[in-house]
Amino acid sequence: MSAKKHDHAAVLAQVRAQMPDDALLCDLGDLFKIFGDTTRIRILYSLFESELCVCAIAELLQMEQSAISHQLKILRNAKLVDCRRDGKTNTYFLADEHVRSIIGQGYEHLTEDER
Amino acid sequence: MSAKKHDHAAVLAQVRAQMPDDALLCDLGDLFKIFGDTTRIRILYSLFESELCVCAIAELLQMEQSAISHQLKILRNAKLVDCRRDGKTNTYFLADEHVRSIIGQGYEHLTEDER
DNA sequence: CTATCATATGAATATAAATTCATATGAAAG
DNA sequence: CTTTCATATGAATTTATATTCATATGATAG
Repeated sequence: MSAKKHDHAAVLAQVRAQMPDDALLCDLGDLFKIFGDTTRIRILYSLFESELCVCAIAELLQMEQSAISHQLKILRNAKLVDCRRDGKTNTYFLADEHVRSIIGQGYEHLTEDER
Repeated sequence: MSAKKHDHAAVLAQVRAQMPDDALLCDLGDLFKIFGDTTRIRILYSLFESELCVCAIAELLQMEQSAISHQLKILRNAKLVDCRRDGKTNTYFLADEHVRSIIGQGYEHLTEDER
């Protein structure tokens, strides 16, 4: 006389209790989505070494300036990079040390599993 | 008599020297792409607390079993989760402690910036 | 002011990725 | 073996996202 199908009420209650609310989970997804693109990863990695202007990044990545600008905007909105006007050029730099640690953790996951 | 436009040869050489190769950057992007989806983030968070079978996850997230299975496959391919047969059910669990740390870093970035 | 360099941005297009639907597989029970 | 529960999967559809193209803005030099 137990449950008809498969019952998980007990575990689910426990799991629900510690789940962050949907808004936060959504924000987390949105944040990682930003790291989930090769172009943006390459931009961020470039800025690990030095601050750079837009055309330098475009030259480095061999991509159109427009494409880079679009991606930089996304990175700026997420507060992962910031920029400063230097005359005609716009110099971009990392805005948050978490960028390094997040990418670092991803790097570890990849390299440790390549055994 | 300097360069015609804007010259960044020096910095770019330095930046190029420490850039990982494209394959790794691509893999990094692919890895973070997996975290960049609310459904997958919610699945991973659920598994923080307890291992769960597919139908439990579907019930928890109020989504179709099929959608969950598709996402679990992606998580499995990335070696972020693993599973074990328990009779008719399939029990999923976290396969890698990096999952916690990667999500944790993202969480910190979000909450510290909400000042 | 006008021309030029550096960057940003809107619209259009191309591409990818999530969800659904229908159905297949697989295990256990009767 | 047949039915049922649990899960997986392929195809189709929808939705999101990256890049390109054309153009606008903004600053400096002449």
